[in-house]
Amino acid sequence: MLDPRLLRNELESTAEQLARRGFVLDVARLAELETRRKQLQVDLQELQNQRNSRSKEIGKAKAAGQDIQPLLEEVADLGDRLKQAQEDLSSVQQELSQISLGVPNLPQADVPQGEDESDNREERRWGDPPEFAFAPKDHVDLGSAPGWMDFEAAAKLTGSRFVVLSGPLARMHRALIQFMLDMHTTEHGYTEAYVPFMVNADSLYGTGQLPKFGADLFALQGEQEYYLIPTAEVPVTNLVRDVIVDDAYMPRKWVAHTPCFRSEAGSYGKDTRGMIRQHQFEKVELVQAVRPEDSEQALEDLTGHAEAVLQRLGLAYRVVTLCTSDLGFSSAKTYDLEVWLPGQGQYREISSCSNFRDFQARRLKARWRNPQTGKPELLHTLNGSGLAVGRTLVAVMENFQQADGSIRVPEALQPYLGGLQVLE
RNA sequence: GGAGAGAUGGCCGAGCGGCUGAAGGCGCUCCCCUGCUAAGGGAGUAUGGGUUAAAAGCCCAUCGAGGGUUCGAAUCCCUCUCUCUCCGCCA
Repeated sequence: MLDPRLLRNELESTAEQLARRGFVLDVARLAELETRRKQLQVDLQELQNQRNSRSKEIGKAKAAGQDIQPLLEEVADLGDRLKQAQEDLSSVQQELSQISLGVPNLPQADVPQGEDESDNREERRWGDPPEFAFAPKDHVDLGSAPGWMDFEAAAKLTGSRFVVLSGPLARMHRALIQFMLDMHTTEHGYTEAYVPFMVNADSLYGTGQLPKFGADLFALQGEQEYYLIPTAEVPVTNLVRDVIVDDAYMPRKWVAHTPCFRSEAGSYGKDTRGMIRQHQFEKVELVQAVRPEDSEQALEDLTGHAEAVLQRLGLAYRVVTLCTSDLGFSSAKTYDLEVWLPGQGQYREISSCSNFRDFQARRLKARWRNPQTGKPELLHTLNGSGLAVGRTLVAVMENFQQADGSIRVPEALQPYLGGLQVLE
């Protein structure tokens, strides 16, 4: 959510910034609602003030043993007027909040203007895509041949866009998770968190998945309105919801491994083959809550932490800054890490690192106490995948494949596989 | 799943229809006193919002959440959520 003051006092310039990402703000409607809100709120508060002071008079008169009947008559219609004023105000407020919940974050000034992903700006590349003396296979062929990757079985158990891994591949998948968690906790200063994989609607509003993107979520049937998490960002970032963090505890840095569940309605037909786009996948997620003045640097650091995983594994990748139209709803700036996939002959997203500035924090009421002022202020939140485990597995398979279909184990990963050097 | 108890400010804890945004204590901050430490005295110490160019001031809201009764609700009624205790069941 944007600062309501922006929508009150700097409506025009806010609309211009939103237009950069292709969002049309209904300026006239907002201005009108805002004017009404102001008047209704003043009126209501005036009535409440009257009620309070009158009630106190009645209390005093009664205590003094006076006849309160005349006083009661004076306030007879106050209740009705109050009720009416409350209804008027709350209907305007409801409409205002509905609008503002649907307004995306302002893109940071250094985010490139663009129409689609082709306008994303490449920042840097690391590593060279491997050269093969044979035609490299994709992960589906590599995994299916020895029977380690079974999409048919998953389709039987559940449906399309799921996978069953077995044997050494399942083990490597698990090893990747351990490897990433260890790196981030011991080398990058994150605190490991284990969190619920189901969350309530409040949490999804807090991080911005609701109300706009409910179609992408799996909602549970049952008495409780629970949802499967689409990313660990939701439970972990919500740790600071309704919290005022003491300065001594800033910044907060968490890493969490969770499964992620996405219904991805509307994206059918895209990446139907293989493990790239699944309804269920594992992710090791980095989340930070930082002082506002630190968030831009924190995004660079966090992105570097995700990059470090790829570097340690020896996977070639590039970093792109998402252009204005590719930016996620809540994000002010996002770097995507794209890993080289020989099976596809292109770079594919494996991590997305975003600075949300105070956008999520405002919804979350996530604050810190600024020692300069002694007052609570909204903090800034960030997150990034460090990394998407399924896609990392795919990348390792395709980049480390050998002519006979076996897969070398990256050196950094070998300790996590009991010293195993090749999957065969 | 069954039975009961509870939810108040940073914490503990009163209040059970009217000058209570909330006694008292602890903690914290500042000041005074005291030749160390300790003790003592005083003041302050929630959050959001409105009004304002801003501040001060004034006003409104908030005692788990939402609704209701009332001129007036932390206090009464209803619904929900969460916590604790006992029993059952279990990983």
